Amino acid sequence: MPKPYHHGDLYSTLLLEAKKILKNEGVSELSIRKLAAQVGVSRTALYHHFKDKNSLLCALAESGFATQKNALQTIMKKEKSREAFEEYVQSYISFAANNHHLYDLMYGQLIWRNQLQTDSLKSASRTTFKLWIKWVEELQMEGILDKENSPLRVGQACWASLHGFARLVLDGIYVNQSEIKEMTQQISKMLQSFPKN
Amino acid sequence: MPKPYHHGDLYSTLLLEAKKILKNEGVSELSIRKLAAQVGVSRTALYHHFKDKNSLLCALAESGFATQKNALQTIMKKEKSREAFEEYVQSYISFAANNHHLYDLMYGQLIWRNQLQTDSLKSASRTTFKLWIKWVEELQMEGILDKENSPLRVGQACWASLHGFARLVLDGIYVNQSEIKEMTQQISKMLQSFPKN
DNA sequence: ACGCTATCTTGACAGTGTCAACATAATAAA
DNA sequence: TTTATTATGTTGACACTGTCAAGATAGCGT
Repeated sequence: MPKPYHHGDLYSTLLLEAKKILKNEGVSELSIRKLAAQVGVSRTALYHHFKDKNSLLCALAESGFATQKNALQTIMKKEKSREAFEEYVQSYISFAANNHHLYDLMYGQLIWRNQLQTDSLKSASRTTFKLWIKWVEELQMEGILDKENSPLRVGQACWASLHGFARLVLDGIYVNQSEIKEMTQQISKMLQSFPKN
Repeated sequence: MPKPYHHGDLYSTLLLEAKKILKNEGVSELSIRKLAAQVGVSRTALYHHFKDKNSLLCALAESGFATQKNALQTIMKKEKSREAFEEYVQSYISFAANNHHLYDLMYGQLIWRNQLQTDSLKSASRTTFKLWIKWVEELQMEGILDKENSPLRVGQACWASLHGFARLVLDGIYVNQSEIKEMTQQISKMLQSFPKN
C-alpha cells in the first residue's frame, strides 16, 4: 500500500520530529528541508501548518514554557523554605542543562529579538513569569527573599542571575561539571535574604 | 587611475568595515559576500586574511574584550568603594547596551559553543576575566564583597548575574528603559556583602 | 455529482559559506 | 636583471538555506 497523499496528522508529527532534532542536534541543525525529509514529506508541506520557520520555533519554545510552569507549580505546593528555593534553583539550572537547545530557543535572541514571538508564545511565557513572581512574593513573606523591594523587582533580579548562570554554562563558558553544582548552591544562597542580626 | 589589483591593507579594512556592519545591522546581517561588496573586493578575497568567517568573528570579539579590559583597568585605579562597584556594574550594562551585537559575539554561543574560539580570542578573554577576579579579591578585602568564598567563586557568581541581566535586556525580554537603571542599582546592591550586625 | 477548501507537490529564486582553479602583483633568489 | 616563489585577488562551482507561486490531489459539505 503506497503512502497516502495526505499525511493525516502532519502538524503533530512535525512538532514531534522537530523536538527530536532540536534535542539531539540543536537549532542550527534544524532546517525545514531536513525536517521535511525526516518526516517523509516535501520541503514546503510545513507551510500549510505553520506560517513560517519562526512559528515552528515559537511552538517549540512554548512547550518549554509549559514544562517550566509545571515544575513551578509542583514546587509551589511544597512548604515554603530555603530548601525549596535551593531546590528550584537547582532544577532551573538542570532544566537548562538537560534541554540545552530548547532553553536557547525559549530565552534566546532568535525569537525575542525584534519581537518575533507568536501571540501564543507571548502569553505562555507571561503566564510562567507571573507564576514565578507570585512564588517570589510568597517567599518574601516567609523572610526567605528580600522584602525591601517589590516582588517584581526581586523576581526579575533573581531570574537574571539564574538566567545568566544558565547561559554561561550552556554557552560553554563554564564547563567544569563539578564546579557547576557548587556554584548553583552559592548563587542560591546569594539570592536569599538573611536576618541582619 | 583604476584601482590596483592589490588592495594594500585589506585585513584592517575588512575588520573596520565588519565592525561597522556589526554595530549597525548585527551579526545576522554580517555576511562575507556583503562585507566584500562593501569593501569593493571579491567574495573570497577575505580568505587570504582570515581562515574562515568564524575567525573574522573571533577577531571582532577580541577587540571587545580589549575595551572591556581597559574599562576595568581604569576603574581599578580608583578607590575601592561601594560606589566604584556600582559604577562598574552600571558601565558593564551600558557597554552591553551600547555594543549590542558585539556583546552577543563576545559571550554568545556562536563562538563559544563547540569551542570555536581562536587561540588569540581565548587568551584575550582569559586575561580580562583574570583581571576581574583580581579586582573582586581587592573588593573582598575591603569588605564590599563576600569574604566567605574564594575570589573565583564570588567573581563567577557576580559575573553570572551581570551577564544574565545584560542578556535579558539585549534580547528584548526587559525593555522598559527606566526600569533598567533602577534594576541595575538593585543588582549592584544585591551582589554586595553588608555587615551582619 | 459538484464545487470548495485543505493539503501536498514540484519548480524556482535569492541568499549563504567555502573550496578549487586560475590571474596578477610583489618579493626573494639566481 | 631575470627568474622563481609567494602573497593576494578573481571567477566558477557546489551544497546548503527559507519561502513564494503554481499546479496536483484528496476530502468534505451541499
